Amino acid sequence: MDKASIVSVLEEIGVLLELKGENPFKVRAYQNGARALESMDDALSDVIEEDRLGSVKGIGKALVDKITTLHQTDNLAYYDDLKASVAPGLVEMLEIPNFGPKKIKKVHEALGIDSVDALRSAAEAGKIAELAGFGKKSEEKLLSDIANREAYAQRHLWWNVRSIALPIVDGLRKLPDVDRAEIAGSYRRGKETVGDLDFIVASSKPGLVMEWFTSRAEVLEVSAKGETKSSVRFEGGLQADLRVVPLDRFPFALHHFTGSKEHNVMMRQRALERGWSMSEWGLFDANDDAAHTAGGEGRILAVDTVKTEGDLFKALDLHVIPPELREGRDEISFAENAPIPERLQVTDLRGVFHNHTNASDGSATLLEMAEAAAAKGWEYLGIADHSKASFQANGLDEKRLLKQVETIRSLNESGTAPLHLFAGSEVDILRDGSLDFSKEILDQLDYLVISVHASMTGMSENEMTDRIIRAMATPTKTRKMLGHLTGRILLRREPYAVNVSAIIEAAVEYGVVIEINANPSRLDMDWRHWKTATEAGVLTSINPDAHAPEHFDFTEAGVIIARKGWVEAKHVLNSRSLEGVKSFFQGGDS
DNA sequence: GCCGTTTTCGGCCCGACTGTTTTCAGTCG
Repeated sequence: MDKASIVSVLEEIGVLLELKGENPFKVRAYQNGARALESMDDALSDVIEEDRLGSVKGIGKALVDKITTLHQTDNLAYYDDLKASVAPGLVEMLEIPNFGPKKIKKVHEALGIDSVDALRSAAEAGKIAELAGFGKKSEEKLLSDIANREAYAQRHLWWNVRSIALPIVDGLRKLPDVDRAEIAGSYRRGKETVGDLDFIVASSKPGLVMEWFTSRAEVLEVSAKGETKSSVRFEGGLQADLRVVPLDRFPFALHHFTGSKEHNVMMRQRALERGWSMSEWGLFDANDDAAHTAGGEGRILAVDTVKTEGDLFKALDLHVIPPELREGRDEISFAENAPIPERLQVTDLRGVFHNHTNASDGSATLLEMAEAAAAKGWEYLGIADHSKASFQANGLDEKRLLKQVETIRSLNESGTAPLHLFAGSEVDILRDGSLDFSKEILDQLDYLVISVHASMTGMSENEMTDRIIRAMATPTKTRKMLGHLTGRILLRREPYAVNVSAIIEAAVEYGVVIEINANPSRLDMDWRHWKTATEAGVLTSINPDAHAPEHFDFTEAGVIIARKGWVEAKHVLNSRSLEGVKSFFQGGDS
């Protein structure tokens, strides 16, 4: 069984144990184990063979056995037995918001309910309200939560959430008595998809802020409204939480609600090692266990030097960790020893390479694209229209491609182009790993984006990996960039399986750039692999895959994803000057 | 189930809000 499947088995075991009412720490051990396995870059078979699995933090003896068994035999008796002991409908019920394992257990035991349908019928018949601990109100809420569960469970593209979030945070900042307002949560961490939105506000008049927030026109439902927190739902099911805190608690709250949960757990453990208890309200004496009122009122801060989020890291003897890196991976052990490398900025980019015109499936002409790129202050623009095999995208054949190359050359020479143009092509990687044009044609271009567009299904991981590496290894004078490595379309199409470690190795061997496709639906290669890749010496290019001038803005999403992968400006080809890029394309230093 | 220069056993992050309760359990993040 491959790594991804084993990760889902471990996650499912966690869910099943939860439904059985097992020790919550045991449940978490499986969740942690799944995450530890998932973020392991090395090939699982190597790690098992070399007996290194047990040294991965979060994977102990029991998990080593289970993972090894799953990997080698595709089966695990423990898992099969567990699955057989829990009605499948109970797992489905977990999708209902505000309906967790305890309540599921209760309705299952009291009324024999074992599916969402049965639960709905029971609620409609008023049977749920009769159970101890439930009432009329919770029964009504349950029915509406069942009806909306699909929309509520949906994640949302970071890019789409951005257009909802920015006007709200702007509005919050303009309110009287609001000192600070920020978007926190996975949005701030730049996760490719976002489950819900978190706003953190510093104000001495929380009531007024809550009122403004919950009464906005786009709010469909107010699901909670308390003294310091309220929750609303927007159309499409997106939930947004607002927290209002006093100004002096703002850095703690901002850090806390930026997460990730895993990062916070590590930070709190670190605080405890120093004798402090850490929460969204501050750093307190861990031994002060007197009862306290909501909002941490009455507690004395053990550390009162924290005025900014950065101070919080300093208090815990850490270098400042930017939000994008707070995923609970290795950022804390890194920040313990050394400053975090300087963050990549959108303004570091001096041009982009993977772009389409209306010669293939873009919507704008070459010159319109060039003008839009120049307006962004860029020094160069690469044109990479589709190749002929991408018939559905009106791919260019040899004749049309060479004509486009000629046009680009003459625009550059005559000085009529608003910035330097590079002539490229997004060349299809065919099923057998060959490229869609002959070497003779390819050698006339400045660079290539090589991508898989067809025959994505029905290939094993090994076959797909071989196919892509063959393409990377194809001898050309022209430099190659590997386009959207896994073909994923976020929330719509799963990535095809490919051995990322092998691709990274090949990229180093053949001097191939791996792109960060900055289209908000792709963000491919995934940020989780970039630290390993750059450490191995891979160079990237942040490529908007623009099909229209406004798509150049996708570079903003690409830069944030790059930051999540610890990518620095020195790893990014399109942060180089025009001369630097020219020399790279001519085979200069990579 | 994991983990360990105070520990190989006994911990395991912390708090808000809701609904059902007269003091709390469940869920969520």
